[in-house]
Amino acid sequence: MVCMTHGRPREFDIDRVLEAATQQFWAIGYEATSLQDLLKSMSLSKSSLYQTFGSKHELFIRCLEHYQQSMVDKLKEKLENSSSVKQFVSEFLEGVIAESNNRSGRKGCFLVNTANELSQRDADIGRVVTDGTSNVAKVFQQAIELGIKKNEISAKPPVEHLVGYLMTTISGLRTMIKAGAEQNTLKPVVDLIIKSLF
Amino acid sequence: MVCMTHGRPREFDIDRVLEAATQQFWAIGYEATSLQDLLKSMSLSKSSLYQTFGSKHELFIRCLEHYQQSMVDKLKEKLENSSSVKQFVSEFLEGVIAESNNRSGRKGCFLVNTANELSQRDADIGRVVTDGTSNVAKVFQQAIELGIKKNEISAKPPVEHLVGYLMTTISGLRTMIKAGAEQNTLKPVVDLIIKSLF
DNA sequence: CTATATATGGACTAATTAGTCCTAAACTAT
DNA sequence: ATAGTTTAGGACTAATTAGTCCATATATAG
Repeated sequence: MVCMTHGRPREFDIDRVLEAATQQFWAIGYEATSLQDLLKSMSLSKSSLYQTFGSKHELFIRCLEHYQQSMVDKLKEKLENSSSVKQFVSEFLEGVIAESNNRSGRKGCFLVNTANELSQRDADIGRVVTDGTSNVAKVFQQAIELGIKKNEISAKPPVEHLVGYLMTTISGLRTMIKAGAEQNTLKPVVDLIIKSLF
Repeated sequence: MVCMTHGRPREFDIDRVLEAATQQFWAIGYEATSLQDLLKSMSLSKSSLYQTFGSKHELFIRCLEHYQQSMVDKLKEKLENSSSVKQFVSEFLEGVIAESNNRSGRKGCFLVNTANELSQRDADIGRVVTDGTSNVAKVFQQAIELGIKKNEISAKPPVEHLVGYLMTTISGLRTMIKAGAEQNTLKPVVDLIIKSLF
């Protein structure tokens, strides 16, 4: 399928079109995204899309993995560049609820959206979502372990419990945003979450 | 549209078919539910459906309102029959995560699902979701106010903040369930939430 | 009996869906 | 030049979609 020794070279950048497709799926979901939408946003011909990605379904899974990987990378980088774990978590949560100000749509988290739309109906996608969620959780687990080591965290329960709690509240904030909650409702909630952890 | 003075009486019970449609939409969402699915689960002819409800879209909104109303009613009843506010909230949260044991699918909350699927794309539905969420929040507000009056609640922030926090964690739990989280992950989270409130 | 309102079911439309296939051009390495 | 590969675009399929319409039958109230 991909032999670059001979023949006309691929004119598009796989990562670029994958990113475009991700934005599209992320914005309106799997079912609501038509092939036409994809071709347009990826600037690809139908032939190229099918030759490169096989099907809408496979493309979607590629997008999910792409998103998850880049999310984890960004998180790790931010964690490394934070002066404290509290700052890391606070800034992340503030970033999440900042989206409620975004007048051009509230896209939420692609993983969370997909969990809601498809996890229960599509086993393959369900696995990717579960894996992705677990990878994100691992980063927060590292963060919390670091926080405990640095004596930043007052809460005493087992690390895994705190990670579950954090993942839960993040998902919750994202859903509240989609349901129409505003900044002034959510900011106090973020403060409560931070207070219960640190 | 509905004048019962003359004519053949309606043979089906509106509430019954509405409940059936609600179950269908709830189980797999708006887009994924086809008219055929609806006709089958409602045991209605296409003609009757369109004459009674106008369109798939209007029917969906009726279902949302139906669900929301019965949810609020049930909540109020449970609140009245609870010996303590802590018991009320605990039992509700335990009930939410009990769904993760349900082998026949994790349907979540119809309102939360719809917030995720459609709130950002459909203004009419967005309004119903926002209203519904606010009605549910009102019940929890009553509960928390009662808890404060009865000296059950240790947390001191304003009531609205606590309500927002509770709504957020509930939505979060529901999403975690859809993402594949299990009982043993979520039970400690529920305990943390309860502990941070009472 | 008549007017009114409902019931069923099938035919039908117009659009859209994902996906296949084919042709013809364009590009590269040998 | 040739073989190998990708490009674009359009024709096409088969299925499905929401929704309309019509004919026919049935039940009720006055």
